[in-house]
Amino acid sequence: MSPASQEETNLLNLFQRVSGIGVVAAKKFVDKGYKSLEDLSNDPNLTHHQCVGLKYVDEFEKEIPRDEMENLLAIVKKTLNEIDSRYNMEACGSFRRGANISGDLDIILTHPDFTEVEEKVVKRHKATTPLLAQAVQALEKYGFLTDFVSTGNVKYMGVCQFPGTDPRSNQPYLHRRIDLRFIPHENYYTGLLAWTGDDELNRIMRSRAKELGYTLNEYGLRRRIKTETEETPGEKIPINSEEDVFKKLGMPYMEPHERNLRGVVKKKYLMYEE
DNA sequence: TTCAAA
DNA sequence: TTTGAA
Ligand SMILES: Nc1nc2c(ncn2[C@@H]2O[C@H](COP(=O)(O)OP(=O)(O)OP(=O)(O)O)[C@@H](O)[C@H]2O)c(=O)[nH]1
Ligand SMILES: [Mn+2]
Ligand SMILES: [Mn+2]
Repeated sequence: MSPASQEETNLLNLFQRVSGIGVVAAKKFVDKGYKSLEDLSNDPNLTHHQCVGLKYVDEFEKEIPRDEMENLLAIVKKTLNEIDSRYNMEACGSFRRGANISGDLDIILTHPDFTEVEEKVVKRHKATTPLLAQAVQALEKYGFLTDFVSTGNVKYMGVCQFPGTDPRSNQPYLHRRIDLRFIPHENYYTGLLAWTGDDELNRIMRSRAKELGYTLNEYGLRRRIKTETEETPGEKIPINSEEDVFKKLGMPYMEPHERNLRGVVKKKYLMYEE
């Protein structure tokens, strides 16, 4: 590879470390002649997401120890319970799969007043669910949420920080990425499954569902009606636990900590693939 | 519409 | 594949 293009790919990689900068933006910045993150910081046209990403590039690359994840989660639970005890929340992602370290904190939120029809209404009106807005507001007031990346009807992406000094470093706790996802309570278990992952298991379960004439996603498991010409989503299969989904797919239940399939040789699960 | 993230 | 910013 020529020295010039080597330098270029180095810069591309450097810029893409910033959350909010993907392949297209990175190229654009290289074309502008930027050579460093400092050049980047002087660009007046960065998006808000990119500004936040740049501000915390180093911190976001650090893994979050499990005990800190637990501390962060406890704050969210306590804060939301104080404003409305009917909020239910569960940390998903790698944390729920038992990881000792995580890249970010993924939380799914439900509330008895937030139903499937609610979600549709909210999307139609392009309004933010008051229930999500309220939750975010409470967390911001507390000072727990320090920056936002995006906030919408049902999804919030932002930055949080545990208060006080981290005994590990004798420094303030680092800023951490946090995702809040509001899902209709009818879809709680399929949502939980989808957001716990891992990606590999999701793929396996979805293709398995397909074979069996179902369609599986975060919104539920449904029968698919197959006419000669087209396939349309049919009735929803009642799901009252994660086990139910495995059962319907004829798979043995897997505890969250057993769902780390990414990169694993899947001898054990091979029979359920293909 | 395009881009980025998950 | 879906959500949100711009
Ligand atoms: N539908 C869909 N869901 C995704 C996709 N990528 C990630 N997710 C979901 O988001 C969940 C959390 O994603 P991440 O936070 O990126 O990954 P993680 O497994 O928690 O790992 P770390 O956060 O890096 O520790 C995953 O379990 C997925 O179910 C995608 O491309 N499509
Ligand atoms: Mn995660
Ligand atoms: Mn995440």
